[in-house]
Amino acid sequence: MLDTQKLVTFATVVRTGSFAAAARELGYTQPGVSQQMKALERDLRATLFSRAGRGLKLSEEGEALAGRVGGLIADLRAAEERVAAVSRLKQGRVRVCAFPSANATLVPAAMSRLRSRHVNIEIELFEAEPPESLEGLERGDYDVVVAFRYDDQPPAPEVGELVTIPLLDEPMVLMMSDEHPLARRKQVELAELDTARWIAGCVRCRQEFVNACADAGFAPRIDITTDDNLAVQSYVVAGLGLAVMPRMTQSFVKHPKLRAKPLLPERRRHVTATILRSQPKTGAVERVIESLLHAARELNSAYI
Amino acid sequence: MLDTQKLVTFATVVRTGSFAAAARELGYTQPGVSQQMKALERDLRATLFSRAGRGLKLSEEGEALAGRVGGLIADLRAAEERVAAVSRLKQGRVRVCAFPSANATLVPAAMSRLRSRHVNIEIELFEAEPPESLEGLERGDYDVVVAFRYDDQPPAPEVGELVTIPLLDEPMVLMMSDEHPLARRKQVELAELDTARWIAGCVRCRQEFVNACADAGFAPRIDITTDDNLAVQSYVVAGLGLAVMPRMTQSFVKHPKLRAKPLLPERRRHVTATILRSQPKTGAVERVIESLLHAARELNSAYI
DNA sequence: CGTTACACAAACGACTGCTTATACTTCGTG
DNA sequence: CACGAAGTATAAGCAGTCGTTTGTGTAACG
Repeated sequence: MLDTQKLVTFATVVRTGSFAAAARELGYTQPGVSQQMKALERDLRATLFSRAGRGLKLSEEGEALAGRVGGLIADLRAAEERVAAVSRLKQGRVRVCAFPSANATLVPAAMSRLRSRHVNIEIELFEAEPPESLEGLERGDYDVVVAFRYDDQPPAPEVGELVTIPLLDEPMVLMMSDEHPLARRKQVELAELDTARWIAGCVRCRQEFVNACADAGFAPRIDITTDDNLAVQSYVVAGLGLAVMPRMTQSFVKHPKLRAKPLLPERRRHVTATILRSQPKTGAVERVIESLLHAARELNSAYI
Repeated sequence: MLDTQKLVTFATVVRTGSFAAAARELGYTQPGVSQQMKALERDLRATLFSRAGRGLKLSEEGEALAGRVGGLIADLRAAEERVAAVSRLKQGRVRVCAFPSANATLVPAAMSRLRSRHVNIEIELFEAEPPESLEGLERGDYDVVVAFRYDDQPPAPEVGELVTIPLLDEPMVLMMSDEHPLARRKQVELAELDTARWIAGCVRCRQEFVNACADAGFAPRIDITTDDNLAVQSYVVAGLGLAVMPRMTQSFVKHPKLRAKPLLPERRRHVTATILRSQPKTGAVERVIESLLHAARELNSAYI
């Protein structure tokens, strides 16, 4: 049966293109690699290389194996990583990844609640936005991911390994300076603002905003794009433009001269917690989820 | 890094439930297995089992690994098998799997043509029907699969590894004894036969037939089901019922008292050759496909 | 309370697998 | 064209791995 050591060596040989280079990289000597590859060929009863004096070429069998070996090694590493993750979780160490504004509001609230009742749970915090954060979850980099999706994105992939738990739905709000002509209006339709200038947030938020404007029948003039929420508010207050942001972004920092109005037509951002289906029943993850749900309920009620 | 030998041993321990049983099955002694598992735990820095005197239980880490180890081993074996398949193909040995009636008509014609011009190609023939045959292709059991699908099945999965090459479309025919009241009619609508008694073929053919009747507005009374085409004809000639079969089935054996009429509304069976996308360019497979295409053309023209 | 079945520990031996040393081939270059 | 550089193959030596043997500890069962 194919053994992993030889597979790793083979992959390195394929990548570097020579036994000697692979040996240098792996910390073997050249004859060691040569013998390993010979043994691999003996195991498989196939010639993998055609030795052409200096430099070597993969045979067709070699190509066939080379095409798979990457995936095989990745799967082995992933299995190792899963076991390590379970060990961590059993020790009460949970890796949580959230997007920036959740890391400023929802997650700290949940963590403080968690800390007050489960002293034996240790949290490692990471910051990333979907879909990178969800890829990290599948790769085994995180145990819990706090992500979001907008109305017009597929409701819940729910495909494969991921389990999605809804945390809260927050409305998008229209932000403007208190000196803006529309600052006293109670309701503003997005379509009224087709000639306005805009400040946009992170890449996905910007895309969502462009979609909303398209639905309202215009293409927005976006002058400034930044993923710094404080900066967005500063620009808006300075009168450089309007912004459409999730409501949560003003719960942790709100400029005194900022005015926020409900966006019409209404659009919502759905904040979710996502875990792997194969999550073991260690309790630590469940407690984190429970705390997130509780914090989300409090955030929701504070704003309704 | 996880090495395969220990993984196989681990999988066997998990399956059998004890070190000793795994040792017996693998041809080791019990302490050998015990040491391997200890080494595996050391590699992973995790305890995989909770030793409970006699008999042992998997820890959560053990469960996590157990859930993946099967797939890992299967992937390793599959990679081995791919390399072996390439070796076989380079020696000109092609494994062809077809469904029964193709094995009686299309495949022999193609093989005889192939034999006459490429003496260095050796064919191994297998018989299976889709979807089993296609699963065998993905598993690496075959190199070329001759399969079929009916009109109402998804046109071509074309997903993942499989590449589908159309060979021929054959119409379904209505078979009856020459003494049947409708034997002199030139055309018969399926809907006219809602009270007839029926002989059905293989499982998928039977399903296709039931679907056809459902489209025509009735549920057929099927008295006999057999995947033996000769038997179907015999029952039909004996007056025990009618049958709807692909036309090809009467090209290799046709009872003299059998009458076949075009089925109305027309339904067709699509015969295809399927190979793996990652097929190496050995030529042998290409020649087999080419022969199958040629034989299919001849069969088509002989019947139009 | 002994028997049985199993896991664990230690000692031993064989074999695997890496290293060093050396020879051979090819390619590039002065 | 000859020589050096770079690469692979082979041989020999040596060490560590791995499986067996042998013996001990422990939990379940009659």
